[in-house]
Amino acid sequence: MKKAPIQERSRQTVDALIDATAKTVAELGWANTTTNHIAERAGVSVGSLYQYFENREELFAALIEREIGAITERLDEQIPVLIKADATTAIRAVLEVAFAYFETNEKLFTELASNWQAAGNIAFVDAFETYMLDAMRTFMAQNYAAYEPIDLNAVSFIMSNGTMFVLTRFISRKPKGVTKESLITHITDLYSLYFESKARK
Amino acid sequence: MKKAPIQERSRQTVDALIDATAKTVAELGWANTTTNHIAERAGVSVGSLYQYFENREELFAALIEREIGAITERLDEQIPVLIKADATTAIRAVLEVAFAYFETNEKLFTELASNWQAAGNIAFVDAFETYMLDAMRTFMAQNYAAYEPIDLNAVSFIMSNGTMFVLTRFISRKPKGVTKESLITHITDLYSLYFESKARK
Amino acid sequence: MKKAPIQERSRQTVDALIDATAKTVAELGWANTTTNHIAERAGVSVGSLYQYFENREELFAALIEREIGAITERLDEQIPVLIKADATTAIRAVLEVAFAYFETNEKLFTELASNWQAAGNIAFVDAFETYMLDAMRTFMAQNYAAYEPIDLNAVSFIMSNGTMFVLTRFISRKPKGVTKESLITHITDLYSLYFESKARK
Amino acid sequence: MKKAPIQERSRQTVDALIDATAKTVAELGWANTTTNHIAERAGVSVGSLYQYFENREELFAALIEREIGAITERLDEQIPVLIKADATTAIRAVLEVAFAYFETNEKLFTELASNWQAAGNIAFVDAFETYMLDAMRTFMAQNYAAYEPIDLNAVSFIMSNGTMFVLTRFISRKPKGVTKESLITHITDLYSLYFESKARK
DNA sequence: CATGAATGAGAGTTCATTCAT
DNA sequence: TATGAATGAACTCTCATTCAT
Repeated sequence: MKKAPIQERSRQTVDALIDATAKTVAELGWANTTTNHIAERAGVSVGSLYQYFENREELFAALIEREIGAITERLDEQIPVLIKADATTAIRAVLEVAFAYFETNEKLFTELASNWQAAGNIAFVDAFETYMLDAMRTFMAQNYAAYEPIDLNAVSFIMSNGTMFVLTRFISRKPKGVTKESLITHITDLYSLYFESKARK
Repeated sequence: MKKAPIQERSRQTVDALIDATAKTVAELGWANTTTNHIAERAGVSVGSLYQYFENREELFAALIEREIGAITERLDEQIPVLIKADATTAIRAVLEVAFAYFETNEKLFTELASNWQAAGNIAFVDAFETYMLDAMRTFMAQNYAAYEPIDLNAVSFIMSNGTMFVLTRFISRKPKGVTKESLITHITDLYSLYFESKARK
Repeated sequence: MKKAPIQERSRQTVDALIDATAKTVAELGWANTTTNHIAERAGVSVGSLYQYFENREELFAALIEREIGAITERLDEQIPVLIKADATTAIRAVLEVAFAYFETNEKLFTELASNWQAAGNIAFVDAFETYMLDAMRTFMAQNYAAYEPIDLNAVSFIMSNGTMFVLTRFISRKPKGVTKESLITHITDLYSLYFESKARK
Repeated sequence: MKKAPIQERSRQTVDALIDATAKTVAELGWANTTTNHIAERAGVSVGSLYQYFENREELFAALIEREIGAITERLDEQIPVLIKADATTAIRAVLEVAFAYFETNEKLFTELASNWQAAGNIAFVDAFETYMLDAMRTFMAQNYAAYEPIDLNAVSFIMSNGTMFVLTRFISRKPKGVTKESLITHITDLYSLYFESKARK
């Protein structure tokens, strides 16, 4: 961020801008979201926008940062439960949290996922991938006294990216013949069968 | 497309335009690809471009159509082999075909994947999903005399979308700690374990 | 220039744009001259402006090029006369040509002179300095069979730049107590005394 | 200036602002110098800047005032010497003082000269021209008991403006084939020959 | 059919200036 | 008096699209 907000008033402006960005992106898509649009919606002038964000892209990064923070928080809440659960329960729980969060703002997350590549150079995307990797590692250690040595880096990359895009794509496309319930069930099934088979006897 | 090219010369112009689009998209990304640029690169005037394409989006659709056609063709070539193979072999073969194709033009496919959602209303994307579903159905019928009744719609949706984004994301991000080989191996492992477990004894 | 005008229509547009630039610069000064302003005055769209000029600066360069071309042409007309004249006559003639030209558009030339430094990286400014140097060299060779070896590079630099700024400054400031006639007389006097004294006996 | 700084603290603020202006102008040019930038560099808020300066232009005027004051001071130091010297010595001395001063901050003076016209309505520029006129008048009176009645107004105007722009242009353009030493020598030569020839025997 | 000059709304961004705190 | 957040008009430049030639 260009300038760290010093006064309380600034903090509010920054929040209003990110809020406005989220709403406008959900409505029109990132490509059609203009800085004037955002500023107007936030109830501030464009000038203020540029006081806190170097450019349009930085707003997008800030929005992603906020959303990753929010979803990470929700996942964190589940940890005490998940740590003691079996794979099926744990995976389903994570999927449900993710699904529920995505459903709070389908349009927005569809857009975020679409621009995920573009946002690839944003540190927080990496942070999220690291977060998922750690979670998986912890889970494996807790639940399988011994397991076949698989490449957790790869598995985590496959599962977190794969799931994320499947979910957003499901939400945005609403494909005929596939229900939310069956989606969750089959992803859970797919992943838990994998983990179970890797557990050494 | 606005007007089906009947004459030979038209066919060439249209091809040149799609080629130019592919090259420019690979270089600059779809968002930075302008119609003037494409026309210039194709060696025709903008006016001509609009003779064959209603608007900018249609060019993108045509490009996706071409690429889906190409990858489908490559997959079709493998069918005689895959149909007789076990799950592991078949899945790995498909992954390798996909990977190889993506690698022919990393930049382009990264861009296409990024704009997959935007292209969602294009018939050919649906066509591809249907193609994958059919392939999977055929494979199951051929290989497992009996299998637990799973929802193939959902499984196909999960696997084709999940894989596709994992691959493009891998190619565009080149994440540390994950190699191409390990990616293929683990995806194959994940999916084939699933199919095997579903096969009734 | 960005794109060489191919059709006749383009040529007219480019001319209209440079004309409009000259008028606007004379009225408002270069700093206050906007591209939209120029385009409007030229009776074309801003888009057209940017079809022929990479950016705002290039328009300024084109204007300077045109004016240097024009004044050079006028000076060229005088050459047959000047070559045979004595120093006093020759210098006064050049000054009068320059003065007359500057007076055709006082405001414009004042502005051009003001931005002479900024325009310093424009090839045509150098070209003009070279032109003056050549003229002076030719004159010396023609008129003084022998003269003390002075550094014509330096003398030319001093006289052309000095004169130019004195003239434009006179025109723009109209200082009390100094008339145009006395200015011409004294510059002529200053320079011709110098040359005469350098002629070897 | 909006408000004459009475207290010591104010004086310091004003000085800091002018200093900051000088540095920023030297670095970026007057056109790219923003009030926010200046204030930040001066270590005060923009609000404070506007407490002491009505607007952006006034800052520029204040800077010119300061520099003219400084160079005038340096010239004043030379007067006892110059008054007794011959034309050649006196002129060379003045040129060397001017050159030396310009060289203390080439970028800044190049910028000041560029905006000299723009600053034309500033009283101090006139003051400087008057100063030069007086100096010349005094010198003539002291050195030439009798001299041809030339128009000192015009001559002074020609020499001070001409010299000033030649020097700044030399410093900013560093033209090939012209050295500082030859520049000083030839200007001295040009002017002193003139004065000598005007002295009545 | 092809051309390419022309369009112009609208994008991102800047910055002198104000004023509530 | 000092601060610095807020303003918003205005700027440069872009590009999908049209249409006279």
